[in-house]
Amino acid sequence: MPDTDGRSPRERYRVQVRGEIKQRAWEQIATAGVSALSLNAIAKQLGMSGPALYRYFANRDELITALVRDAYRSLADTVRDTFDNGADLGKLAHVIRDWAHTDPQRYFLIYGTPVPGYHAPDDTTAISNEILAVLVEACGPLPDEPATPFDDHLDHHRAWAGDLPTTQTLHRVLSFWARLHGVLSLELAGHFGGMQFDPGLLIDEELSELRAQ
Amino acid sequence: MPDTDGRSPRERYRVQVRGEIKQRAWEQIATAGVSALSLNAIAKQLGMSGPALYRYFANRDELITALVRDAYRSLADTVRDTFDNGADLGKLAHVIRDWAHTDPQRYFLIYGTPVPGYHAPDDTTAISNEILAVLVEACGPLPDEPATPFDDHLDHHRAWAGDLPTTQTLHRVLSFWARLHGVLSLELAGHFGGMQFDPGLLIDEELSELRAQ
DNA sequence: CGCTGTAGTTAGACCTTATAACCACACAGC
DNA sequence: GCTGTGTGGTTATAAGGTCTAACTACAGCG
Repeated sequence: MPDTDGRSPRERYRVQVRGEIKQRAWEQIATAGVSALSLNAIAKQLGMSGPALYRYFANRDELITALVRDAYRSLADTVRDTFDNGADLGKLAHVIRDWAHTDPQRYFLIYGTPVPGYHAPDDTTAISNEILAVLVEACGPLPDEPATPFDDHLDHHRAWAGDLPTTQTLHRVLSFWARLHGVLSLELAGHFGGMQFDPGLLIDEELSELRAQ
Repeated sequence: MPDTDGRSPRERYRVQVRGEIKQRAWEQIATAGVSALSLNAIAKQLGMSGPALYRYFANRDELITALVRDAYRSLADTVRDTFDNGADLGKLAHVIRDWAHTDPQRYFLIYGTPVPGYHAPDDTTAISNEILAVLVEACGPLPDEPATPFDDHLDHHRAWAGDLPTTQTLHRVLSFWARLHGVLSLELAGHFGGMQFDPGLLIDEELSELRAQ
């Protein structure tokens, strides 16, 4: 996955090993969650002894940050590609849901419980904005005038969004994001356990009410 | 908070110390998250040496489970009391939001990233159902006929809900829960960081669209 | 071909959870 | 009121975690 065409052989090897480390890390996270991620165990799985791994990642946090970055990148690429193939918001929601289902802990690494005091590096928030930008595009054009009380409020607090999307568009993107995340995270966390309905259909309905607004 | 009127003095002392342990645990969780919770540190804060704490909680998981139970209990009582004082769904949403804001990590202990393989004990899921039951009451009466595609689906998968609430009511509770959790968890996790709007107003609008449905 | 820096090693400090073995005293029952 | 038991506390210890330090050996560059 990472570009393995580094200039020097050393560089290439380095990228290769970093990739293998992240691979094992993902396996651990998928089966036991990020809190159970053990650098020691990863090193031994790769046939090297504990501290050798610190040549590749300065510490546990740096490894996790790299994983967060890759997760964001993967989701952003998935969303971008899907939209470029002509998908609308409804299709995007299901692609995001499928992406989350392939590795729920990867989804929660991005959208789950935050670590107090941890500040995400700028490049990951930039990728997050990429995703939002695609959603804005996918919303298509909406009228320019605020139409609801929250539209009015948002119209006065939209410096973060630039001038291009209309306030109604921003509102719709926020609702889309929140409703999808609401159902999806409850579903993945098992809070619908025992209830036999299909969360995918609930998402459809939540979003259809969005579009019919 | 816990009933300190145990029969024997030993019993009372035990409840007292367990309470102090949980108190310190909450402080640690609030400032550093549940993954940083250290039984050793708690014991030393209470002036006793490490393993003494295992007289009160068999292991780390049991302490965390007790905290989860208390969190559920606190939220359920809050919701119940608020509703009994005449609140509607909109008011309930803001009370839940306020409850979450007083200790975001307590909210995430319930609704945040799940630990793979961890199965919540029955009594906590029972408390969770208490909360849903209040929400069903707060929804008030709704027509008996399914009105949307998801209503139809839900109508065939509602064995978990018993006979009393109508399918439309269940649908509305699920939407309320998902929309509130969607905005609230994104807000608490800092995903609206940089955006200057008031998430409380977004919740209002999400729920007003719900009621106008 | 030789120098340099990188990747690996082991040793160890310091933390964690958790168990085992032991001590002392508070309480319950007589 | 005395005594036996169990509870709450201790220290020691195992096993495992992160991470640093010191050292070795070799790959690749000039």
